[in-house]
Amino acid sequence: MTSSAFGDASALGDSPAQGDAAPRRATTIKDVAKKARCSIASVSRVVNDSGPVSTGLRRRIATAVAELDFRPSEVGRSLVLKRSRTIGVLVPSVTNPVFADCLAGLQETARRAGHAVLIAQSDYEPGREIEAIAPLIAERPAGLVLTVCDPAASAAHLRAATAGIPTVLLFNEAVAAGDAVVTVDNRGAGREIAEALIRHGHRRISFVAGRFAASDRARARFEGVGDALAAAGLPVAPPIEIDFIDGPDRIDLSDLLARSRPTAIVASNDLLAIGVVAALRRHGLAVPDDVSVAGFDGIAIGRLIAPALATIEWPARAMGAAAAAMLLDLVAGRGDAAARVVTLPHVWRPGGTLAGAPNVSR
Amino acid sequence: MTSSAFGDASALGDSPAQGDAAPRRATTIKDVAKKARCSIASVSRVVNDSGPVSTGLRRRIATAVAELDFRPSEVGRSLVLKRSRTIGVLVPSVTNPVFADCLAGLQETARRAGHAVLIAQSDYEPGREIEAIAPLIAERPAGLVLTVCDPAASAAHLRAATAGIPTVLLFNEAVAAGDAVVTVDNRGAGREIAEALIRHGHRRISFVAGRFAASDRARARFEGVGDALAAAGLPVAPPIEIDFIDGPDRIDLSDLLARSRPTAIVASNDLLAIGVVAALRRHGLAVPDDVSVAGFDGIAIGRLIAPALATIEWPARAMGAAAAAMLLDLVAGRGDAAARVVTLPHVWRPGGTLAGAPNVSR
DNA sequence: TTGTATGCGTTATCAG
DNA sequence: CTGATAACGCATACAA
Repeated sequence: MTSSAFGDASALGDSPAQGDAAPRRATTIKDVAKKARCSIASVSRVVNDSGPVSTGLRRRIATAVAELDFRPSEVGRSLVLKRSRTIGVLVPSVTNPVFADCLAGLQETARRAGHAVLIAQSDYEPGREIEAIAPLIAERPAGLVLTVCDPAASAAHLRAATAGIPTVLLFNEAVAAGDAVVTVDNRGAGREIAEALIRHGHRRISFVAGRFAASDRARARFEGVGDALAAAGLPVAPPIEIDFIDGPDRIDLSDLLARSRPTAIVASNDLLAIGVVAALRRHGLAVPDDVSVAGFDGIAIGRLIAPALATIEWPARAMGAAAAAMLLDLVAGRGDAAARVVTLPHVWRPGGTLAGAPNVSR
Repeated sequence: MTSSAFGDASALGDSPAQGDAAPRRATTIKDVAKKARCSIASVSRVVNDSGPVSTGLRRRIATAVAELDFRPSEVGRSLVLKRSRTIGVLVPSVTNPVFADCLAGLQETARRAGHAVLIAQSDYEPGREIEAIAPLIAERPAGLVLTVCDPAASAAHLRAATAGIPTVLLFNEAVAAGDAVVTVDNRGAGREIAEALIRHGHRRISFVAGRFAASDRARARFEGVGDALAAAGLPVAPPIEIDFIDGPDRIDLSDLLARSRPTAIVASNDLLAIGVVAALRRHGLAVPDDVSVAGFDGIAIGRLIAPALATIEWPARAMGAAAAAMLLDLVAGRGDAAARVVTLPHVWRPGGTLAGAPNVSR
C-alpha cells in the first residue's frame, strides 16, 4: 500500500516493531508539574478543577498538560480514591443479542459518565458466576451490574454485597429488600404470550427453556404461561429443557415431539425460539401452519426473519442504560430508595410465527 | 460479620440497604500480615509464590489469607507494576454477532490467563475511535485489541503505539511492518463469493456495505468481488452504501433497485445481508427466486433463518481467542515476529439465499 | 493562592 | 529465610 485513502500513513509506517520498543514511560503528574514549574498539587487541582489556582499558573499548567499529552492514570487515582471509575458487568453470555444490547446501552451511558466497563460471562452456569466476577472485584470497581441465574442463591451477588460494592441486578427479580434492580415483568409477559396463543385457538402449548433451573427469568415466564393456561382451564405441562449451549443450531426436538404434539411452542427467549423454528422445519413441520412459535426478548433479528418472530419485546438497550444510570446514582449516594426497583414496560410484538391452531382456524 | 461466607444467605436477607451501608474496607495485605504476625513482604511472597518462605510461616499466612478472604487489589498491583492485568478491546459494535463472538472468545481466554477485559465501541465511526479508547488507555491496560475502521489512518491505533501499549488488530489488515494482527483473507473471500455467484449464472451483481469508507474489511471484500467479476469479463459496479446504523430492519433498497436490477446482492456482512433479504421481500422480491443474496461472517443466526444465508464463515470466536493469546504473548515478550500476522481460514457456506440467476437456470 | 507531606495497596530491593 | 522500606501516580489535608 503506497499512497492513498485517508491522509498519510507514514507516521505508522516506520514505527518500530512493538514489544521490542522500550515501552516509553507514560507522562505523569510529576512531569507536568516540572514543566509548569509548580507542585503536583496544583496540577491535580487544575486537572480535576478542585481548589483554587491563579489564572497564570492555570494557564501554564494547561499548556504543559497539552504539550505533554498528560492523561491522568486511573490506576493512581483509583488507589487513592479506593474505587475506580469502572463498572463490572456480568451477563450469562455476550453472544445472546439481548445481552449484547444491554451491554451496548450500559457501555454507552457508562462512557458518557466517564466510566469504563469490565465484562464477565457466566455461560449460564451458576457455578461460574463467582469465578467470573472475581477478576472484576479485584479491580475495585465503582459498582457491579449482574444478571445472575438465581439472585436468591447467587454466590456472586452475595460476594458483591459482602465486599460492599454497589450492585444492580439486571433482568433478575428483586429478592431482598434493598436490592437494586432493573427488570421487566417476566411473569406478566408469560401470561400475555399465552393469552395470545389461547386467543388463536391453541390448546396444547409447550414451554421450552435452555437451562430452566439456571434462570429465574425462564421460571417466571413459565409461571406466567401457567397462569394464563390455568385461567383458561387448560392443562399445564412441565417445562422442557433444551440444550443449546453449543449454539441454537443444534437443537433437538425429537423428545418433545415424540411425547406430545403441541400446536404451539413458547420458548424462554428469542434465540431459542429461532432455533426451535429451525428445528421444527428439520422435522418437516411448517411454522406457523403446523406449529406456532413465540419467544421473549424482541431481539432485532426476530423482525428480519420470515416469518417474523412473535415475541415479547423489552427495551434491552435502555435497560442496560438504566442499570448503569442507577448504579452511578447508587455510587454517588443518590440511591433514592424508591428508585431501587425499576420495571420497564414490554410490548407484545405479533409475528408470522404465530397463527391459528391447525385444527381450529385453518 | 458474625457467621460466614458462602452458603449462608442470611447475610443478604437482613443486609442494610446498600449505599447507606458503610462500604466496609476491603482486607489488605497489611491485615493479613498483622494476623499472621509477619511482614507484608512475606505475605506478598506467598500470595505470588515469589521468593522463599518457611513452611511454618507459609501456613500461617495461608490461614490468614483464607480466614480474611484476602484478595489482592489489582489496583495496587497495577500501580507498582505499571501495567494492569486488563485487556482493552475496541469493536465497532457489540451488537453485531460477529463481534460479540470475538468478544466472547477473547474474554474467555483472557479470563483463563487471569486478565480482565475492558470494552469500548466506535459505532463504526472513525472519529469515535479515539475517544472510545481513551478510557481504556487511562486504565493502563496490559494491551489492546482493536478493530478499527482504517488501520492505516487510525488515530486510535497510532495513540496506542505512541503510548507504547502492545496492540493487536483484529479483522483489520496489517498496514505497517510490525503490526500484530489476527485477520482473515477478506479479499480472497470476496473473490470466492463472487465466483460462486458467477457459477450460478449471475451477471448483474451489486455490492452493498454499511459505511463503506469506514471499513477496510468492506473495501477488501469488495475488491475481491471485483477481482472475480473482472476475471469473468463482467462489469464492476461501484459499491452501494446502505445506512443501517439504526438497526438492520430499516434498510431502504429503493435507490438500488431503481437504478439497477441485480440478480444477486453481496452484502459486506451477514447482519446487513439478513436485512437486505428482508428489505427485498418488502419490495415484493423473492429470495432467491428473484434475487440471490450472500454475506460475510457466518454468524450463527444465518444458519437458522429460512432460507439459510449463503455466506463466508470465519471462526470469529477463535479469532477473538487468538487475538487475546497473541496479545498476551506480546506482553510477555514472547512476541515471535513470525507469529505477528495470523490469518485464519474461512469456508464458503452455501445457503438457500443463493440460487441460479432467474433468467438462466430457472 | 501555592506547596509539602501523607497515604492509598502492592511489589521489589536490600539488609539482616 | 525474613523484615523494613522505597517506589508507583495520584488526591488531599494541612501549612505557609
